[in-house]
Parts: sequence; C-alpha cells; structure tokens
Amino acid sequence: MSNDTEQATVFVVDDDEAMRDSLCLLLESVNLNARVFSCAQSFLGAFERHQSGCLLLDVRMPDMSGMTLLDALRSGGIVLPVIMITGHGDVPMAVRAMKQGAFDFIQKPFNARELLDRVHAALEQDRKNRLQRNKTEQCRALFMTLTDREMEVVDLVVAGNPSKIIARTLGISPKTVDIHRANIMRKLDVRTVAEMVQLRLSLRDA
Amino acid sequence: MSNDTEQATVFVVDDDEAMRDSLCLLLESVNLNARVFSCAQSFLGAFERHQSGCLLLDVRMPDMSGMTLLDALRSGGIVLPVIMITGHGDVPMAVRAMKQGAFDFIQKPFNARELLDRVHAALEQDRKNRLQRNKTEQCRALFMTLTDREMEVVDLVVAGNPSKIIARTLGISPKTVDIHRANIMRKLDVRTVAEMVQLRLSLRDA
DNA sequence: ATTCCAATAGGTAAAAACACCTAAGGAAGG
DNA sequence: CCTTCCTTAGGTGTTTTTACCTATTGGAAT
Repeated sequence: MSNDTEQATVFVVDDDEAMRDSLCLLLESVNLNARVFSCAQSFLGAFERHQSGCLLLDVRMPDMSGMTLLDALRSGGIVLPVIMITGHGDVPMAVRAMKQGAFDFIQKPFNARELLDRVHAALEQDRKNRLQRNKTEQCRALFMTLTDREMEVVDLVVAGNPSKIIARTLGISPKTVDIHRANIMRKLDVRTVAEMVQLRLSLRDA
Repeated sequence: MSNDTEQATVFVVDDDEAMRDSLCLLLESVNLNARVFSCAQSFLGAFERHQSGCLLLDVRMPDMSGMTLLDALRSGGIVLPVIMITGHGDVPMAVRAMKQGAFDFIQKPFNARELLDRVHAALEQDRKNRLQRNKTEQCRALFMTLTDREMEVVDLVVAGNPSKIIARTLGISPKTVDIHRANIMRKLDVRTVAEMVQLRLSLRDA
C-alpha cells in the first residue's frame, strides 16, 4: 500500500561523481529529497515500485546505459517520470527516449533553474499518476474478492444482459443469477447497476 | 462524415523542391498517394480536418516553421500523425516536437526504407485514431438528439440515482422522470441502463 | 393563428431487479 | 470427520424499471 504522506524522492543515477554531487546539492538547495546512485544496477537494486518521486538519469554510462535502464523500467511496468540527461546531443537517442515515455530529455550543460522546473513538473506528474493508480488499485482489490462465477456474472451484467439472458447463457436458474448479483453488489459496495458498470469500466482501460 | 474507403494521403510540406520531388517519387514508388506543399500556409489552406493520412513535415522553413505548423495543427485539434524531418540535428527541437505529439522525428539524410516504414506506421496509427474517432462521433451524434432536460436525466441515471431521487433532485414528478428515461432509451437506441452508462462514459473521456 | 415539440403528469400493467428467508451438493482444508 | 466456502435453487414480497395509454402547458416555428 503506497503512502501519500511519504516524501517524494528525486533519484539521481549518474556515473560521474562530480555531477551526482552537484545535482544533489542543487536539489537539496530547494528542499528536495535526493538519493544518488553511481550506476543503473545499484538503482534497480534499491528502488521499490511503490516509491514516489522522479528519476534524473544520465544517458551515457558504462555497463548499463540510461536508455537500457529506461527500457527496463517500462518493461517492469514502472511508470516513474524519468528525466534523461546527456552531454552529447543525439537526436535519435532523444526521440527514442521520448517514445519510450521519458518525461523529458535535457542536454548538458543545463540551466539550474530550468532543470528544477522540470523536476517539479515531473514530481507533479508522478503525484497525478499515483492518485490515479491508487484508485485503480482499490478498485482492483474489490474485484479480487469476487469468485470466478461472480466475475462472469459481472461482465454479463455490464454488457447489458438482463438476468434471464444471463441465466440462459450460463445454463443456470435465473434465481441463482439474482443471488450472484446480490452478492456482487454487496462485495463491490454498490447499490445500482450504473455504479457497477462504472467500477468495472474504470478497470477495463487501466 | 469521414469516408473509410477514401485513399489515405501522405502530405509533404517542404520548401526545398528537390526534396519534395524525391519524397514524392519515393512515396509513389510504393503506391502511396502523395500531395506536396512548398510552405506551411499552403498546406493549411488546402488541408481539411477529415482527410486521412499523415504528414511529412520539414522543420526548417521560411515564414512558418514546421514546429509552428505542428503547434497550429494541435491547437486546431487536428491529430494527424506528423513525421518531422530535419537536416540539422537539434535535440531540444526534437524533444519539443515529440512532446507536442509528433509521431516521429527523423534526420536528413534518411534511409528510404526506414522512412517508408515510419510512414506506414503513421498511416496505421491514423487508421486506428480514425476508427476510434468515428465511434466517438457517432456516439456524440446520438447524444446531440437529446434535449437539455434529457441530458440532465442521463447524467443522474449514470451516476446511479434511482428515478425517485432524480425526481426529487429536479423537482419534478417521478412519472416525468420515467417518461424522460423512456425517451432517452429510444433516442440512444439502448435497452438497458448498463448500455446507457457505457455509451455515456465512452464520451466522458473522449 | 396554427402547428409542432418539449416538458409536465396521471393511470395501468408487466417485467425486472432487489431483499429477505431456507437449503442441498460438492470441493477444499484443518 | 468436520468446517468452510462456492454454487446451486426455491419461496415471498417489495421496489424499480419499462411499456403502453391519455392529456395539458408553453414556447418556437411556419
């Protein structure tokens, strides 16, 4: 369960110690909570998916590059906003990063104020993402309490079938369908079909 | 009303005549329908929002740049996939274009096969967008047939209110609410509340 | 002025959904 | 073996929705 009160963290992954230190100082100068890593692997080892914040990621690093780490995060379903930082302007790399869902792609040397602007924007994006995902998770938890049969009935109800048709479809008595429906309404804590449909649809495209 | 059977068009906007001709030949060599423009203004004057296809857009042009045209298209709610083409690698420009929703950002000189790959991908994206928007438009047309009062009732039903509560909310008789509901069901061509909710929600986030 | 339609409302009746009750068969686990 | 849970099903009754019918008011268009 993620915690909204915990402080957001700006993760910094860069193999250059001087850059790490300077970024850390810059971030802490505006009271941002920063954690630095010297390589992609150590970040992957320390980061847990529920942690809120954003990531400042150097593109060019030995062993695992920033692009590879970005790919790894997205493959792992981690949607943390990532600001890529690079010293060597490379358009294809920037385009690839943006297509992979990077929040921004910034060249060194960068303006401190502009970087902080982007960091704040990324943190705000993360906050919004997190709110949405919390709602989705609570919703998913509700549906987890349903049995397989009840899920079948939910989907048939949401599709707009009356109980009589649902009974025929499942080969059971209309009475039993009503029992299932009552149990579903209680478990999902809804009082009308309209609410049930909304709850189900909020999960479909999430 | 957009027409799915009409041929998709690859629009080319570039101030360099040699580039226009070469792109046009390349596109027509794979049986793509191409239309070329020498500046952003002439494209804007000729393009109509229902036309399907994609846009190959040169970044650097006199008067109105490709970036400005991209901004103008997005401001106008035109979601045609745009492939930006530039001769001078510029990371901030690429990032800005991608943030503005460009489909891709390609540097000259480009590989002909790769460009065609991207064009085909853009056309496929446009086809998907268009299918989705057609559905949305049909849906919107249905709701346009509803009166203001009926829209109020729809939203209260979708929110999960029973007729009795809706009547109290609107200060009218439960009987009248039922009349409205019946008219709504007929106009929207749905037979259950679940279908009404789905139809309404498909418009909410579109 | 007349016509058309939206909004209002009542009557009647059938269908559907929802709320309670009981209860049996089967599978899983302690 | 016993308990627990899922699934099944019937009974009874209330509430809600839906489908027909008629009918008045008021505004907008012709």
